[in-house]
Amino acid sequence: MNVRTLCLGFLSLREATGYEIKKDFEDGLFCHFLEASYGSIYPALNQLAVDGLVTVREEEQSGKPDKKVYAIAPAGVKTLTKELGVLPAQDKYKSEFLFIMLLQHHISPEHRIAAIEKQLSDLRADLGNIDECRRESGGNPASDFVMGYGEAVLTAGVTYLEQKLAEMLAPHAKAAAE
Amino acid sequence: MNVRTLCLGFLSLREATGYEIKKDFEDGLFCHFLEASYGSIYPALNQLAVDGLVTVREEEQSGKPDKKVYAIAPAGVKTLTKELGVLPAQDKYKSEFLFIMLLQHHISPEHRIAAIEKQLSDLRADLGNIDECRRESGGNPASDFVMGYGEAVLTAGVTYLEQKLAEMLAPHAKAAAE
DNA sequence: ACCGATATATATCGAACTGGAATATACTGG
DNA sequence: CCAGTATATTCCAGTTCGATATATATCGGT
Repeated sequence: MNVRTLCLGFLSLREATGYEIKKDFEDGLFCHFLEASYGSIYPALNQLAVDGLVTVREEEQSGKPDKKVYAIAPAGVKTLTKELGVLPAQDKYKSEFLFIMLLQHHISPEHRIAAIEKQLSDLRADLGNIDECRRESGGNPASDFVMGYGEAVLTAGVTYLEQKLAEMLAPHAKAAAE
Repeated sequence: MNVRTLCLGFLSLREATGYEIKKDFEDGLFCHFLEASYGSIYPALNQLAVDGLVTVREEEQSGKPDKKVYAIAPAGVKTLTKELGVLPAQDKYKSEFLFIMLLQHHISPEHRIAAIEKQLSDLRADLGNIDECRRESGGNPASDFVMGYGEAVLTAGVTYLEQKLAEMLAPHAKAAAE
């Protein structure tokens, strides 16, 4: 699934500029499971417009640069429906954190702790984003499902790391607690 | 972090061919958090050899093609240690499954169920791989940590989906169970 | 016995994507 | 008043993906 389809899917929820799509991939509903750079989003939107799958409306703004608002066209809905009709490819997950932790004998104990704390703060930031989305948007079943999945998975990561961190910081307390 | 560093990290655990590295990224300890294609692994190994960070040993094999066994060199350990010394970048997670589920009004209920079942089987396959790794390799703290993290996160996904699937297949039982 | 599929092993290449720099303007906080 | 952040788009070099090509052995099915 390429960036063109991702943009088309986004635009099926609401019209937006390339900038807004990118922002939502970082902060919004999509933040925990999608990523795309400006370098792929803008060319994708151009192509979609050329192919007639989206419409463009240029808006002048006083102060800010002009913006191009993209909206999905009927042909775009048809194409999107077809592309959603296949089974999803397997999730792709890349974690430098786990790579570093697997090779932890190369680094100092302090760096290990720092890496875990960074990972925890990243996970909590994503959870915070989901929380905010939940408060802002009145829940529909689809976004509830996706946010619920994100919360379940991210919370599991946080819980695991908090426990491991506690063990590392107070190793002697471990036996006593059991 | 690029594929060159990933290969270097892998080779710091044991010597291997490009083919074996790729396989381990699919089946082994790395399966749930790393990915790289042949098209990036082989050029990366060549470059590492040119730079003197790994050594190559060509082995003739009767029947099978010759293979090039790569092993990390002292300069490679030094480079790797330096590259592991920075805080890890944020995890990257891309999920077509969640994308489809967010746009589920475009697809049929049957397809929704099929997508969830595929996701479940993918998650279970990864859990199975971790399980196998655990049985094969005598646990050291680093790989235990990484496998434990994977299990925690993947299991959370499975549990969530199993519950949602049960609700979808027997919606009337939901109220009764509460 | 034979055929197709799978496994071992590497190389190559176009297409896609990333990540950062460049450009321009306005607002906000210290 | 200045640095930083936010809005908004474009471009490009470098990296990576995904598919194809090549070669051979083995294993299961018919």
